Amino acid sequence: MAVRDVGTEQIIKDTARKVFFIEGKLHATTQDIADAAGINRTSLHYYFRSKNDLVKQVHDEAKGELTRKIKAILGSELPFREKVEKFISVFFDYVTNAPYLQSFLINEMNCKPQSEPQLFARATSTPPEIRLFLNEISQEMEKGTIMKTSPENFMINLFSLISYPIIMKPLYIDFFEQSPERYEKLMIERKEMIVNMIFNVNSVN
Amino acid sequence: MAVRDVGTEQIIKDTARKVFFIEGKLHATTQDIADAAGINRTSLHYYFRSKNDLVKQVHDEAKGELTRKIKAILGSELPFREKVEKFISVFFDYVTNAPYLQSFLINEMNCKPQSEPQLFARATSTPPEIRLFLNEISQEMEKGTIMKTSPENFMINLFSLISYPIIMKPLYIDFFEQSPERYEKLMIERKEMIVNMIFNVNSVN
DNA sequence: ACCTTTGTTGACAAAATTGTCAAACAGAAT
DNA sequence: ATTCTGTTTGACAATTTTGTCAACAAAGGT
Repeated sequence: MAVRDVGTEQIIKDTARKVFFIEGKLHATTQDIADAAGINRTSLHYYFRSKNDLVKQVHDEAKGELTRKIKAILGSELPFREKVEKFISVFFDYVTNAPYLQSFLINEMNCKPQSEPQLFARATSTPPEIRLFLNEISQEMEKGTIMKTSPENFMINLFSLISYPIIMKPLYIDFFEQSPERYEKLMIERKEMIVNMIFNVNSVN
Repeated sequence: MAVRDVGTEQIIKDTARKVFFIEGKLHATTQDIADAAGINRTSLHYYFRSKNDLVKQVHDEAKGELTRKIKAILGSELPFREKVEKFISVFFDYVTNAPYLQSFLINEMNCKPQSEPQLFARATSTPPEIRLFLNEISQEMEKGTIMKTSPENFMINLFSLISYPIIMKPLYIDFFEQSPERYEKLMIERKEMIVNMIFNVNSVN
């Protein structure tokens, strides 16, 4: 047995997540992961029959965790504005710590030929927490607190403004020809800026 | 020679772009590309010594094209608001037609160990068209036409609001449990919505 | 008609990646 | 100490992906 059995299985999963979601190495090989985890590649097969199994598990868990996280905040009892602020703050940090999670999920979805043609998957509909939040959004739009659009688009804006700049960091550092430090500064500015933008604070000085 | 020589080399590149940027198959093999192009895989090696060569070319050309496109609009002589509107419209269409281009670029940048440690690459700085546009943004912020932030963050917002929802389409269709058709509708709404949002139109009915 | 050039192809070789197996190992229980 | 169990490992096999080569085909010039 290992000197200190923290659970090799868990180490492998954690490492895989790190490699995929943090380092963004979507093509990582089993050897890459084994090396990064400091274990023998065969061990990886001992715990996960195949690479696919590992990827699938990591994928599913991450996706579940992500949606749970979102639902938890958006389904909470906080007043609207606080809720949005909290969401921005928490989700911003989450994405910062796993910038490539979303890219990974997208990529997975495109490679697999769509497990089921979702014959009756269409039966399920928008989860309750989200439906609730969408309603809140509508109400706030009526009140004039926020700009009018589809509630879904309000949410999509939120996600976009938070995630995209983090995901595309390398591209924009390159494009703007800026130092990573400067970009960091810009990112820090964002949390507050997004709130202002969303709540339509007029720039009348 | 081929019956009708439209340039096999070009066909291969076009197909590779299609597979990578449109279908989002970032792991596509040379065989996949050859099949999609309707050519023998060996031909691919005839025109591009290796897979890496092909990928590199496609990558570089796409990246160049993308930045040229952006610079062309943002560096044009249009008045600010029109310029922004045009940018939204054109860039939106561009991203729609090649949703995975940006993911692809990001992925490439992460796999390669950063060609040069850019010892004196730091010498170059923000391209002139962009610098110009950033100035315009500052001026508009002074005027109060748009919200105050770092000009860079204004640009990043623009990119985010346009690109992200298109890139993440499969994920959000899944998350919202919505039909692709409905999502399409949401996307169409966006062009105008983004303009409103950017120019801070108050939602006072 | 013949040669040359360019492009295409199938067969093969090489490399990379994944998967398997049986031997070795370490601690726990007997 | 010995056996037992779950784990680790190196060696090997299978598969997948990439790269090469030499034969073949199709045009164009001579």
